[in-house]
Amino acid sequence: MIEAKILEQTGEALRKLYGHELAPGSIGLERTKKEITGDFTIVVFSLLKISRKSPEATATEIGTFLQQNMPEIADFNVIKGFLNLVLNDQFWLKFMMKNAFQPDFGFYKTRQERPVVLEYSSPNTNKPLHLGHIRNNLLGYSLAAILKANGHKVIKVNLVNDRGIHICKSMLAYMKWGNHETPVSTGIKGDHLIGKYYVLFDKKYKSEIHGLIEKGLTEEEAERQAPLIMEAQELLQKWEAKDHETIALWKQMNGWAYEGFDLTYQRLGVDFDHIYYESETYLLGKKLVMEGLENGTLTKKEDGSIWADLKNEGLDEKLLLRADGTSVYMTQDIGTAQLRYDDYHPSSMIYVVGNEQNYHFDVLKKVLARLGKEYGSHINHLSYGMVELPQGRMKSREGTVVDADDLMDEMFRTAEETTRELGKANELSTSDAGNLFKTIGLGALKYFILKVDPKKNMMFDPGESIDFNGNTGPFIQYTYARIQSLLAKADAAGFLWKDAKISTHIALLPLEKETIKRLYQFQETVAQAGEEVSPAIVANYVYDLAKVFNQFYQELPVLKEEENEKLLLRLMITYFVGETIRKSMALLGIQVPARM
RNA sequence: GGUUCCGUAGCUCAGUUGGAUAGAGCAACAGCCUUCUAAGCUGUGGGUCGCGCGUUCGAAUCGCGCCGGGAUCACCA
Repeated sequence: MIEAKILEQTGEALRKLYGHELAPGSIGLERTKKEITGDFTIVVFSLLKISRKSPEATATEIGTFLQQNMPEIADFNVIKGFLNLVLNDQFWLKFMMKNAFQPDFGFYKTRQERPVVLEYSSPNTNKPLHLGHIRNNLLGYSLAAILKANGHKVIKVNLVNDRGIHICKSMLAYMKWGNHETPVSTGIKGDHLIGKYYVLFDKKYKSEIHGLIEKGLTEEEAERQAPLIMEAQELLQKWEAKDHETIALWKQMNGWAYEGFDLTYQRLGVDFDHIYYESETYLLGKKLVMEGLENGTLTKKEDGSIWADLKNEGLDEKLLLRADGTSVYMTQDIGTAQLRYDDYHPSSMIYVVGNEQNYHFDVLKKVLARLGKEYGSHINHLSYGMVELPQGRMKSREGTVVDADDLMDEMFRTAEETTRELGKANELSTSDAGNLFKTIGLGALKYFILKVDPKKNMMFDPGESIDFNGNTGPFIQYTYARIQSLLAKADAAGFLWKDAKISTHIALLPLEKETIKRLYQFQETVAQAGEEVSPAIVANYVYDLAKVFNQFYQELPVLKEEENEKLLLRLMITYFVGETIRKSMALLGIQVPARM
């Protein structure tokens, strides 16, 4: 890349001009600001100690040296301490002709044999997916694509929370009040049916607590002694004891949940290489905990419960096994980590999990270290922010949960309405139109969520629909569709732009150059998104690319350009932009339509 | 209370890891379709980067202290 060469030559300049060696990393190189002439800028302030001259003189001397020693540099200018370098058009043209037709432009070769295990989604089988899960799923899917583009082998895994006290709650409610309903008999999607019983449990449980408090118990006592919660706990013990009827019901209800999840995943366009179930990992977790107890790294309390004492490491005590022998979330996560490590011997394990669980992962890593598991230090928690509503976070009790299936339905509907209003669905067959609405609706939703820095909380207002204009998915998709239309017309007109040999000596107009520069930045965007594990970087990039191309498209004729070489050049730029949009959007898990 | 994250235009978000006059979109207003798709393009207005000190050639960015908000500190997951 040209940046490395500039830095190297700048180091050379410092050596020749001032007799000083400097590590290349300590020179500040950045892109030149939009309003100023130039492509790259060296900030010379930090070099003044070496040159012992004014900023202007230093910048001018280095600029002169670079211009003499680098054929790519056509010119330079100095403003205060900023050395702005202008690359010649030949450099940009060569770059484009070399890469425009390379399918893997911007992607990196395999660099690590051991895979990365990436966990995302991780639903509970007691309720359907909601907006929070959507953010999780989109982040996970996109990150997998970005890591692959960076040359990593990625194993996408899902960890299903299919056991535990919460599952027993919906099972118990179903046993008591279910009347043998099924998804078929009710016409309710399986995961939603189970969610109904989870909510019902909560409602009945609350009213029991309320009754007990009126009888004079404290809230804490009431919560612990309510008959329903005690029954749920008994059910959990029966489950861990593999009681036949309990297991049968559990299998049946989980099956319903899986059918529902599969449908939602399919609509959302996410997938997994391996699905782990807590019910398959918690026993291994228990075993590891017992080993820890034997070798003295864990402690047992009088009631028989087992704990990790992490007070010396700045954390608290953490329960790992209850007195009745049943396991908790942490127990199974220990087992899951071990199983995953045994299965894949990964170079690292990434968990896409909300930032509300930061503490959990601190504890997990410390407990694994306690147990002597070195892979614990390669656990990477991608901690993402919550999706907030105008009234705060989603609460199932207050009915403010935004359901994943409902939201997608709404997006498809809005996409259809908007498309029909614009009269763009008229010439399409019914099935093509249906696919287009899905592509656009999902594109809007996915881009809306992924353009925000994963680490930050984000706001979603269900009251106002997601935009289709401006900095949105459909804007980028539309840009792509226009490009395809233009290219189809070029082919129909018989322009042989794909094999065209264009002179590298023609002069570029500002908008032509700006567009090629954006394409050049795709490589570093992919790398940066991988380093920072952030799809938002790709999203912001592809928006900028589309925006600049739209200016290009608006201001410059392509097919109507009179000079043949210019016409071919512009077609080539157009194609390259289309491909880069498509690839960027694919990194986000967003499809692009050939027309819209 | 301890730990931790956050605070940028009316709203939603960027800001290249300390650089030049802080940027987009939405919303508002004014223009551009007999010419490659107007889900587009152009322009106008809109800012004490929460507040205050400090570090230095230079701070939205780093440090300290306040103010405000979120998360977490479960025998829930």
